[in-house]
Amino acid sequence: MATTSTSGTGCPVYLGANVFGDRWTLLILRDMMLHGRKTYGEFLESGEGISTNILASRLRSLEEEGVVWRRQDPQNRRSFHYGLTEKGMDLIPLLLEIIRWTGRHFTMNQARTDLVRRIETDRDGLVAEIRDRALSITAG
Amino acid sequence: MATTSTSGTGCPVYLGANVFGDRWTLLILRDMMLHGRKTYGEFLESGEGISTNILASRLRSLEEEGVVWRRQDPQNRRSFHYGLTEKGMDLIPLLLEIIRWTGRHFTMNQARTDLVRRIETDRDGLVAEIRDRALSITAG
DNA sequence: GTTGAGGACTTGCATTATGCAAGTGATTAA
DNA sequence: TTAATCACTTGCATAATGCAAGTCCTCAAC
Repeated sequence: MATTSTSGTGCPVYLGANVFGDRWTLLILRDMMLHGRKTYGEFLESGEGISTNILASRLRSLEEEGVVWRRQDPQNRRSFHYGLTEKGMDLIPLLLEIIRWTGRHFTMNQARTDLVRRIETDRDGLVAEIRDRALSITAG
Repeated sequence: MATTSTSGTGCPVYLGANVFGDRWTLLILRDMMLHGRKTYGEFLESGEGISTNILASRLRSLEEEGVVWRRQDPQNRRSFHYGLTEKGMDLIPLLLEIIRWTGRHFTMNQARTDLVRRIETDRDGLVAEIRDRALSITAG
């Protein structure tokens, strides 16, 4: 599945689809961006029930693509932290665009509706906020 | 407009991923949005080589989701035209966001680079332009 | 320092999705 | 009336996914 940048037609959509055109990958990125999750165990807990082997393979390919980094926790050496690289943080607008679209075409609860409104009225501010939170995880 | 969520947690990203979180689906949408393709045969010709059964199943589910419509060509009754619904056209910004991201993180040719610049400097104008072209297909 | 629990993964195997080649059925142009 | 188009199905081999269980550290408690 994971193809190199030389294969295909060189089409941007094709290249992008090879990186994040996968339901589980998008959900992992969502958990990093919006829910502050950072460890393998935390990603497993996300409501949708990703299985362990898939989670491992997706994290590995995201790391290989340079979208996320992985570091051993110095405080607890059996734990590893995952986080967004600059390339990964540059996907925040894309994720917000997904949420905006879904918000316009599906019904959802108040909290979600509020988030969609925020995306439509203050997209850049929200991107900056999410980015800052991600950076604080990098630093911690 | 508003569809109800049957599966998952109701998370917007999850819902969205179920509609377009698939490499072939994204490429079909790209062909509609950027290359003016509208028939089964034209989608098959796209460089990446989608197979016939997958193309059929993706077009069917996009139609079921209300993202694309399908009509028999009155001039040639064995041909069918596919096009973007309003819900589908509302995915144009998302597709452009994919292209923008890829443009920033992969190397690509001049034409693609120009498109990325256009996305960054005149996103709304470009969205309107693509939308108008899609509408003209609807009318034709 | 041994025991047990965490944490992050592998591995094996059944099920499902994909990819390829070939076939079908309804038009339509020759 | 025949041959070519067009939009698909169908059958089957291969690859990806999902589930349960197991492995290999590391850490905390006794």
